[in-house]
Amino acid sequence: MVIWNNDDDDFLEIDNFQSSPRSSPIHAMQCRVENLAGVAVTTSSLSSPTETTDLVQMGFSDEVFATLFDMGFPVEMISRAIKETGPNVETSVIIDTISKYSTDCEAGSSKSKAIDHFLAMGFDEEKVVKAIQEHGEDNMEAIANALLSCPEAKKLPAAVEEEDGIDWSSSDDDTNYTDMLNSDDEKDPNSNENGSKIRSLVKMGFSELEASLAVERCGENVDIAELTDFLCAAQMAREFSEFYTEPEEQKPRHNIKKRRFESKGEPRSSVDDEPIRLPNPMIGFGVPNEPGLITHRSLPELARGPPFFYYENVALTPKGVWETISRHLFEIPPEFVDSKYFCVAARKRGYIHNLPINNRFQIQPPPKYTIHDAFPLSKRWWPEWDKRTKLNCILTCTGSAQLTNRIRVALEPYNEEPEPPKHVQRYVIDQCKKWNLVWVGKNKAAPLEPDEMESILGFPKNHTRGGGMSRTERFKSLGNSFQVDTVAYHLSVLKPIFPHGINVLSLFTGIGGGEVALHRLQIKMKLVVSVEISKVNRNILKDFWEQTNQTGELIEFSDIQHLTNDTIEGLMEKYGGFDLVIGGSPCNNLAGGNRVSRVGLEGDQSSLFFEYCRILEVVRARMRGS
DNA sequence: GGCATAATGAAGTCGCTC
DNA sequence: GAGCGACTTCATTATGCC
Repeated sequence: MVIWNNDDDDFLEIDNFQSSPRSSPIHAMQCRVENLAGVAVTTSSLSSPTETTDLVQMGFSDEVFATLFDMGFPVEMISRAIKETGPNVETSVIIDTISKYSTDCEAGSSKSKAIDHFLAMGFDEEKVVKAIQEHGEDNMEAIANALLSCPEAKKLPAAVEEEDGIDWSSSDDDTNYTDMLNSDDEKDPNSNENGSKIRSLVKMGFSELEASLAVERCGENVDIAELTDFLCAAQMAREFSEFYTEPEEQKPRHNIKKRRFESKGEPRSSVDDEPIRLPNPMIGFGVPNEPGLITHRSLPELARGPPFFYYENVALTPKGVWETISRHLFEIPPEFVDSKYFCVAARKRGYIHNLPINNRFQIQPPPKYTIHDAFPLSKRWWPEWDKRTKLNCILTCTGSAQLTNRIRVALEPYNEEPEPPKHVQRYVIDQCKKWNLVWVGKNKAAPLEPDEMESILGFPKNHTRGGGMSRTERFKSLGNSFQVDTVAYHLSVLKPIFPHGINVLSLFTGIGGGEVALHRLQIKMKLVVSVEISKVNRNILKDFWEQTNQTGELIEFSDIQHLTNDTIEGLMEKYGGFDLVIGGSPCNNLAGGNRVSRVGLEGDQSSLFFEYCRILEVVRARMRGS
């Protein structure tokens, strides 16, 4: 079997890896926990290897175990919950049980959740407490920024090697793992010797053969973290292979039915009878903190990489659009996901990709899920009769200051009464939902500010500020962008597959949602070829690239139609191909808000989807050597 | 000219009732 | 399953102000 490795001209063979219990996800988790011990976990008594082995013998799925671990639950709690619930229950039942433990622990612990969180990341307790006192326990992002800006923070391996001056936190569980791995042998000046690295890896639970091969493959100058990444990639690649070659009976939870297509000159689907329907709930193959996770699917033979590709567009299109998109993307059913499961605002989108779907993880810290958590200052002014806990989709237009005033005028006559009459409530609520207003004062419902939208969508603060962008343009660009946490969740599977970084072809880049997602995942971007028509958007990506001290190369094109097949081949010749082709083509002619030209994929802007297909096909052909 | 604001519905989904 | 109403939606364009 092979794993795609862009640092080599050829695929990297890893057939020699032994398939042993050591390579199971449970074992991998054991290794991770064992290496975290003493650094990340100071008070817990960790489960022993015997304990987890017992779980396997009980018949418990190691995938579920890995999933729970990746959700951030300690091994000790997972083991305890499994033993209590038994191995044959829904994952959600186990999560509920663990949640009870968490609640108990919180009640009895002198330390706050925030303190534990940042201590686990390896920060000094004194600094953590000070940062929490300064910024408040709820403001995790500000705390993370403060800690990362401390001179002491630079002593942290991740702060030196991974973090690059960005003014917002991009830590995650995996990062913690890397941090901790860097804490022992690799700090020893003598640790660059192969024997020492191999011993360390063996100590972590890998076989000597695996460790030797990893050192041999990765070279002598790589550190222990990269070697571990390599080994994890090998494990993942094995699962990846299974995912491709052993179709499971499990199907995506969305109710995918095929329909008959009548367009001339388009590839005809084999069993098209019914339209693609949107799933309810819209969680695709699963989202964090929700039951119903699916970790395997079967991809059509033609869809298998390289390269990986990731296509996005609005879920709510005119009828037949997603059938056409799917048909042009190798008959892969769309994964429909509403970003309300990742942040406070809805964002219903369809994603077609050929990525693995197991071992996804969420970037940390996760965004706030409810209005009150995301806008704590609004709680004081929020009327009881406004029952919203989530915001609607962030669009390209926003409400005006005059609208806020009209709402104030409508409410003021009823200041002395418990609440306004129902018809006034109805008017205000309708406007609030329509324009995504939040309460910022008495009788004062205002639209979101651009920086609030940036936060909700997972971008760094002030990402779209400056660069010659007006306020109106910021709204438009943000309304057209990815929700970073959602996309990062899907792309997270690439982290262990490409430990040395990836080459990215980014089409319809916009303000760089894909790039920000990869950066927050700490996946090195060796090369990004970006295509974006808007000059101000290109400037934003360029600024992001510079401000985050990216060491890779950024090449920007303005018009996708100028990216000819010869140009693509030339770039691939020079840089060795693309590992990921990512993009969401224009939705103007698909989006529900368009009252003028919602004409489907044949519209002036949305027809550029076919350019995505053209370019993807050129890359695929080249990567396959045909 | 640049920018903010307001006016412009329909398509599709979902939940409920019968 | 049909019918109905409620609800949501990566938007476009004209207008007025500075």
